[in-house]
Amino acid sequence: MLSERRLEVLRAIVQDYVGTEEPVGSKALTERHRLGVSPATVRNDMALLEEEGYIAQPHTSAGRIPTDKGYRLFVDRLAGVKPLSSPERRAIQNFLDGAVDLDDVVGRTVRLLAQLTRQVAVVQYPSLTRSTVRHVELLSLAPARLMLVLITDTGRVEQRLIDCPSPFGEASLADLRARLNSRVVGRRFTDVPPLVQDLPESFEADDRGTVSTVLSTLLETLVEEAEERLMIGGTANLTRFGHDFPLTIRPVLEALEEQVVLLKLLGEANESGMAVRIGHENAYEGLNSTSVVSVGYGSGGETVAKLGVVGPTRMDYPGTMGAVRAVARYVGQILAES
Amino acid sequence: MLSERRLEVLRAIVQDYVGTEEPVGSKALTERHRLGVSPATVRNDMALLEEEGYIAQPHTSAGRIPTDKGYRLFVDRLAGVKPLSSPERRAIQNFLDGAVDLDDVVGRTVRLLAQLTRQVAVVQYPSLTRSTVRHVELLSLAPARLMLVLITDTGRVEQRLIDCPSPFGEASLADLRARLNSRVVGRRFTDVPPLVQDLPESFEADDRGTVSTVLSTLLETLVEEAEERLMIGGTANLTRFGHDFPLTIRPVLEALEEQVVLLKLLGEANESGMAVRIGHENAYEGLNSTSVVSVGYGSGGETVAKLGVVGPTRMDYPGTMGAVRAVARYVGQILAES
DNA sequence: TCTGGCACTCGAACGTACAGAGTGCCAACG
DNA sequence: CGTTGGCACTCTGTACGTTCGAGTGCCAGA
Repeated sequence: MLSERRLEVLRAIVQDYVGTEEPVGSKALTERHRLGVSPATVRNDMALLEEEGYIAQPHTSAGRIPTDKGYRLFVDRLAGVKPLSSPERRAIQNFLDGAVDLDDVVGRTVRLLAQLTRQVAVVQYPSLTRSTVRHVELLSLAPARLMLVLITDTGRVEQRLIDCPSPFGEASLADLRARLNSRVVGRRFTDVPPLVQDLPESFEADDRGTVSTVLSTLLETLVEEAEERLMIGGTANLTRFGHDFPLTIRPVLEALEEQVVLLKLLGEANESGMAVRIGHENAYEGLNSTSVVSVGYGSGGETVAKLGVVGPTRMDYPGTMGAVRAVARYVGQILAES
Repeated sequence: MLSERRLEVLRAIVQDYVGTEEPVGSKALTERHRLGVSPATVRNDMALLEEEGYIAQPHTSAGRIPTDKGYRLFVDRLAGVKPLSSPERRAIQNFLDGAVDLDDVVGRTVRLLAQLTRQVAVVQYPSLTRSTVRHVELLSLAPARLMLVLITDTGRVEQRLIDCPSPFGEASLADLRARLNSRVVGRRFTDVPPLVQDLPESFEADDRGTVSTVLSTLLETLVEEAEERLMIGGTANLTRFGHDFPLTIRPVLEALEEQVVLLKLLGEANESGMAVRIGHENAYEGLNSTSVVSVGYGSGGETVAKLGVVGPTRMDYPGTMGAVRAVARYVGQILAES
């Protein structure tokens, strides 16, 4: 068990290291923080903290830097989430309010987040699996060619081309369109499949093939779109990473291009709260020297997608968490309004 | 005027420098290339080339490196476009053939280009201004709320919400939808405005406000979408840039996030051929130590958008140009087929 | 016009020395 | 027992001087 003061020492180390990016020694610590004890005492505490694995020395006779475990303790017990100032909040709201469509909302969010945290921002487009259907449209492009357009309540539009097994008349088309909409509009994507299962039966034999094709395309679209889209921004902030540059930055850039990796990272954000993955806690090894702060966002209590930032383990956790949470809230509001 | 041999020396310098990334001296040159003359002669030639501004020395008594002007001459007169090998061509075609929709085509293209050139790839989505309308759909979401969906022949879908000044009946809606489509389907975007100008007049007074709103939204969409979307990839290749890292890479990453800047860069690609902008020829100063190779692509002789790569001025121009041209061709083919 | 020779320059690499920051340990103190 | 001041030790980073080598410019001769 660590005494109160030892925790205080760890907190001071983390704060100083985050600020200076340099290993911090006992003397500097006592000067910068009012710990009320002498450097020698701090040295003893540091030796203990090191023994427990919370801090480490890059080399003998250098200062200490926090380990992943140290950051973890810091985040869990020593640091709160730093709320943004109210001018900041207003700025966020104003900036997001200017968005004209979904792409714009996501684009603005990613820029905002990158700017606030001075790190790399990642924003997932609102997920279709959680959304509901606003409208399904069927268009006839050619005698045996249809286009299926799916419109969601989050403002997303997906379209698919369909080659029909047999020509499909305008009347049947209108019929199918009407029936489809009456059954699925307002429904959640996950609820759709059983609702349309029996539709082909109510059509004439000639048309059943086409109806089935349309339905399977629709269901496919719902599933496929679980494979989400992402937007990232602020990669230029990577250049602030440190001195040991190319080695650190390269795998990060690679990871950022692997949407699958990013989605997994974001995916680890807990339903309710914020998730902070520190260094080696990230499964993807290219990101072993970075931390990921992510959180879900959505409108009206529903989490429709996630967003977060990727930065060095040596980051300002309270500030970053505050910014991420605030942005997530405001984006949720914007989505709810539109 | 530069003699044949001097040009040959310049070519050798460029090739060696691109290969080794190190200033190249007279002795090394004669060893690596069969110039048929001694190092002393080459030195004289180099002195002259330097006087003319084609090469420079980083410091006295170091080898020479090409200047932007030197690269320019190299590209214009000394180097051809290196065609890809036929296995490469097959690989490209196979890879692009697997694409399922427009997003996928662009995504694959950007990855392909980044991989082939080992540089940063930028691909513009097919432009709407050049495309034609495949279908316009109008949906009623609420009594006084419509959704406009625009579908293009390149497979893009755009949607806009419309708040009507007055309620709009289903009959009027169907009427407007039919008239709109009969007038604009198959037309180029730029041709649309005059074709729909007189539409409000043929509706009843009550509906004219709404019809006008719909039309202006439609025209707005066409124009707004001239503000194009981009996809970029291969940013990890920036880490191969050089030793003077952070200074070079930072402004490039920043530029890459400024879509406007990128669009301008691509925009400089000539209608017909390929454009190569070397170093300071780029208007944006963050890219002063990079070169941009760009070319238009499209289906059936029409240029619908552009693509290209951004890399260090010290790049393999013939190879890069070959890859860019080849990819552009195949993307054009794919678009023509779909 | 080309070539070989020669003196010169300058950066990169290496070794040494030194200062500074930080540590661990220990004895002493409240 | 926890805390403190003192002290010897161990590193890294920096500065400095030397050497080495690649490359140059110039010149005289073929």
